[in-house]
Amino acid sequence: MENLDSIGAMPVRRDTYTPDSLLSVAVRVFNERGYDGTSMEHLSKAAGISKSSIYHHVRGKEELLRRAISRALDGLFGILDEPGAREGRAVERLEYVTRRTAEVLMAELPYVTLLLRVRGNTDTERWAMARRREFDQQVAELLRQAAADGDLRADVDARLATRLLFGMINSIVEWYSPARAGRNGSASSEQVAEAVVRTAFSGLRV
Amino acid sequence: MENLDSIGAMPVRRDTYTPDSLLSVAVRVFNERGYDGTSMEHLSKAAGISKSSIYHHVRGKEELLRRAISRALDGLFGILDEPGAREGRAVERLEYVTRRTAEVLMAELPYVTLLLRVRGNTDTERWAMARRREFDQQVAELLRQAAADGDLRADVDARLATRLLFGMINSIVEWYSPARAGRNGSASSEQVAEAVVRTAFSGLRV
DNA sequence: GTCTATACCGTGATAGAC
DNA sequence: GTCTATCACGGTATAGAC
Repeated sequence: MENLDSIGAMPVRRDTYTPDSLLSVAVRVFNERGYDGTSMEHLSKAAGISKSSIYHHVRGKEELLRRAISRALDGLFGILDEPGAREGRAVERLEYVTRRTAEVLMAELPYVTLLLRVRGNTDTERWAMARRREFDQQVAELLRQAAADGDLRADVDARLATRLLFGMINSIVEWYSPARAGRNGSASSEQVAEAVVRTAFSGLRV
Repeated sequence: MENLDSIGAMPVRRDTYTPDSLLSVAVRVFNERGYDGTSMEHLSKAAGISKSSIYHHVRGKEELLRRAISRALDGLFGILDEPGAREGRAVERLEYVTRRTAEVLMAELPYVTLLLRVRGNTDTERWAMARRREFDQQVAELLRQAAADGDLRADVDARLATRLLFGMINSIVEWYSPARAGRNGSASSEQVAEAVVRTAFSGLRV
């Protein structure tokens, strides 16, 4: 019952491929079919080159996943080095990181989506999960500080709050589309990030 | 680089198998390895029977997925028939459905997890996504009513708010463990549901 | 840098004995 | 209801010509 005519197979012809340009095609197909559900045949059809040619650019399927995830992680960890994440009151830094994480997620959507879908079956996936956990834990520490400052409600456990916060942010990958963003009443990435911050920190109720 | 010795391969021996008892094993392995990443060989090892024997109980791998997802959907739609979801002010019904959805998700964790991870590559997966969308839209309608009543903040779009709400609820499947729940400082399912309601409706900030 | 051809293995599923 | 044996296919990856 496989649907072989999906948009994922739409060829993107070019004269030559570099590892990077091949990566963008692969990431798109990975996101449409799932990493495990994507074969080298799928990738070759989507890229418009033969299976063998792909091996000229990368060592294999797993390297493409690793490159994609690496890019996502670079974007996320970059946030923690920004002044807004390092200076000021903890609750304000937390709000800044929340907003920026949402923004980076949308800017690097297909890459972060792959990172978030990793299950841990291979070494690459376990490495990705470990790195992502490092990021989460740095934000969790920020949240604990904000709670200790008395700026966050005390009746929700900090660990739980961190998970729910990331749950909300990360869920953006399930529906956000850069193509639709800011058109026909669809929210722009700034509007989405603002909605996330408002909902997470102030709640839906008036 | 596959890790074949994962917990997913731990055999669960029994004298006979029914479609239902086989289902619980399959659902566990699907969640550990991903549906696409699970082979009939994996399932047979985990169940302690041969590959062929599985086909005596079910038509194939996809039927196991369909049965699992069906159970998840039954649980979710059941919520909408409960009095708390049908009587009273819209915002109170929305809060009730939020709490109950979180609770059902945790009670039927492995089944709902499979539903939420579906990507749409097969007929079964597309059916699952369509049914899930129906559920989401009924909740979205509830949220629109609550917003029209003036009980929800007007500066977050209703469609966006629904997505963020579900994002927070559904993210529970990423970390909740029934085995740990209520032990060693880990939150019970009621506590998690309460935290979700508080965070979503009142926000993290004091 | 791309191709065709192919090696080799794991896949879902079936046949048929017990 | 379970098994062993096997099928046809598609999987990742490689060899070697152009």
